[in-house]
Amino acid sequence: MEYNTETEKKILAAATEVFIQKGKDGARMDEIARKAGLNKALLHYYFRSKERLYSHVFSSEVRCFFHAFLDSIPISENIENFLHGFIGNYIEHLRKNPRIIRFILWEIGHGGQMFVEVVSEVFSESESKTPHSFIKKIEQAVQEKKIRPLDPLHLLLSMIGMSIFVFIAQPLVESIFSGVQVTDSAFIEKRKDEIFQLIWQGVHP
Amino acid sequence: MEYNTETEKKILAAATEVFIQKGKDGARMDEIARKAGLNKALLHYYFRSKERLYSHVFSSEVRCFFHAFLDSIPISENIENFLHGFIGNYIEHLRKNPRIIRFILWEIGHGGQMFVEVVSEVFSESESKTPHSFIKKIEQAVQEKKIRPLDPLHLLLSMIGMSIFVFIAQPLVESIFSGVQVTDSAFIEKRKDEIFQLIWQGVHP
DNA sequence: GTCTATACATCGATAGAC
DNA sequence: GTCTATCGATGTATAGAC
Repeated sequence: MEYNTETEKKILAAATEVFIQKGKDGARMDEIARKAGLNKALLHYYFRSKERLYSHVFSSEVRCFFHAFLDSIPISENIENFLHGFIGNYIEHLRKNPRIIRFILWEIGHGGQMFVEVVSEVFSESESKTPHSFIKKIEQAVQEKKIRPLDPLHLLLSMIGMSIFVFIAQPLVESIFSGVQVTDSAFIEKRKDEIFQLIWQGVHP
Repeated sequence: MEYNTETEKKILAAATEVFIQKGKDGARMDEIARKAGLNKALLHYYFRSKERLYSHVFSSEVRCFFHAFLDSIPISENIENFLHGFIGNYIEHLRKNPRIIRFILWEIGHGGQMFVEVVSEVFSESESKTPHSFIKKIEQAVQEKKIRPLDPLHLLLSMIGMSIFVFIAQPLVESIFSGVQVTDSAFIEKRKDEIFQLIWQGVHP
């Protein structure tokens, strides 16, 4: 597509940091330029406007995150392994990429159109791993009586919600339950276990 | 504390609307003044600064929401009724107050210190209904073998995560699963049922 | 208390030299 | 491609009349 010059990379790295920290409105082109060791004029030379720079940064961050997550899901015929792998990998990815959470929350807090567009794009690029394919897998398990009758969409929503919540509410959780460190390995492993146990017993036929 | 004049109410109403729609940075004092049928100078006369006006609006919105939610939780000795009531009331409150979600997401996306402060305050004002009291209730049910051994904190986090997720991800969910309307009564009732069934079977001894 | 007018700062974007 | 300097627009906050 386009050749990534050294300068462009510097701008994107600085912009990513500032946009995540301050949001689109709170971010200042001056600060991005300073952090990149350059000047404002160059940002506009490379990206025309603040809006375009933001779109570029947000899209690539979200795309990268979702692609890596989808790639990490094990393709298993066994429904127990699939559910276990889905939860474990999702939480692991969130733990490793805490900044993407803030980014997405910021965007959703401002309408979230761009987020929806990017995610839809990512899913349309994948054939075997889409929300609909997950639902089909669960549906099949129901038909084969591997799990009890339930609505696959709601199970999927529940799994995602349980997994992502502690990362969204991290500051609140750590403040109210003093001693809890959401990103600690011990807590993360415990969280994976507790979620899977609840789910697996909850879907038992 | 302070007498709420008609003008002050008008300012707060307009500010609430604009802050929720645009966020703290995106909001303009001009727009708030116009929407209130007043002028910028008056906003500063009543609230000194944009920052203070925002704090006032955010705090009162969040306090109101959480107080109403806590009051709605049934005090039941029966653990099944308690879990069922908690989930049902939480979802119901989220459905009725969609704007608070955006507000909180916006704030968390910007660090969330203020959110943490306000919520901690609300809980400290309540005696019988705090996260710790919920955990104790679950702990007791475990000891009485009403439910299987599990970590009460994680169960609480799971219940909240499952309940709130569809509201957080509403635009994404409705876009990916065309036909789904998160705030539709039918979907909401189905969601309550599916969550409770999963939880209740999942915690069975 | 409420208004108009304006000070003062800041930001995004651009012009123009090198 | 990269810089300095600056424009034009907009925003918060205030001064001062009524």
